[in-house]
Amino acid sequence: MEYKEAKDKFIGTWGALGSLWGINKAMAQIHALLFISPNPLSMEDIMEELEISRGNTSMNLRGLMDWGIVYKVNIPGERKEFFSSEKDVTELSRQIAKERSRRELQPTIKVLKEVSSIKDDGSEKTKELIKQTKAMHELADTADTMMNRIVNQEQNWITKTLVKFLK
Amino acid sequence: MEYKEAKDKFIGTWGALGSLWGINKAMAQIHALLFISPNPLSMEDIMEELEISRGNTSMNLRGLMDWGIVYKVNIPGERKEFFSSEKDVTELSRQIAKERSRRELQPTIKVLKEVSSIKDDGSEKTKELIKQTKAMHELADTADTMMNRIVNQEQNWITKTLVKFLK
DNA sequence: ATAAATTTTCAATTATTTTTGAAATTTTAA
DNA sequence: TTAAAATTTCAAAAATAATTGAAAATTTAT
Repeated sequence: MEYKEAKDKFIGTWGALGSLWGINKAMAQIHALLFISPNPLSMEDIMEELEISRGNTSMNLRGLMDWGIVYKVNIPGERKEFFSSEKDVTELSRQIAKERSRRELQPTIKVLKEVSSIKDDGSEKTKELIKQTKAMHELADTADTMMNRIVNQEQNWITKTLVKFLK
Repeated sequence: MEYKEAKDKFIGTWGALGSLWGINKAMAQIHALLFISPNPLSMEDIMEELEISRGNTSMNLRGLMDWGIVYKVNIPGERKEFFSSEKDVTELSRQIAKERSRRELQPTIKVLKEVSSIKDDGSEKTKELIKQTKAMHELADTADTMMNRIVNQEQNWITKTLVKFLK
């Protein structure tokens, strides 16, 4: 497999995978392109490489900056803006985990808490609703806490040992 | 908040959240409904409760069975089929994690492996592609391994200690 | 074997999401 | 300040995904 084929394969796979973490194809592809590019790219570069429109490129670059995984880079002597992605995979996953917790997990936890706190009227269906949403709330809460600990680099000896152990 | 409101809120939130783990609204809502229902429901029950068509219900119930989180339940004396969901949140997350690894993570890992194994032609862009996809491959591999260990209940003292510690 | 009940399938429709492209806005250099 | 360059915005168009509903297939009881 040559460079071009490998590059297209990576960008394509990443694009298809985007829906997994809740971003659209163009956004995931722009990220993939920047992730493997040795130097920052301009909007023109991106449009041309991925064959997408200017508007699309502009909007999705902003989206990626909102996720905190793509940055504007100033290139001296250039009038255009250039973009680069977070290159460190550890930092990348930290950033994604943080954002997903904020955008999805936390709002859900809030609803689960509300729903599981309704008054028990004694009926079977109410009992079941409370029981099940309470269990879900506990699970989501634990997951969120664990995620945030990891995300915040609160890695102590035991965590490090575990990670090593599981590899 | 009364039962009806709480139930609708839970089903609605779960439905909206569905896109997060890659299933459509109807599918997520059917799951939510079964999850909080004290007894198994028939297709009629589900159609009526969620106001969706027969075809939609049929297809999405099958989808949920493919995920391994909804089962057919035989009710003696009933001609219709009845459905129930996995009620244990631990088992539910185990099943989801397992399926997501199989459907998404593993195919991606395969591509990352291929792409990161191309011949280094010495150019800067090839070097960067190899370096970045290799890093991504390692990350995905570790994540998948950890997920599967947890999923397969291979919890040993150190994992248990960690979980307790992080709570 | 028959027919009623139930479930599945799938082409057509409807809804949602993404993308475009051109006008409006902003930025930059002189 | 001006005007060219660059970027953003957003209504309209295109693409994609979900849903319907009725016909076909299957299951069940007699």
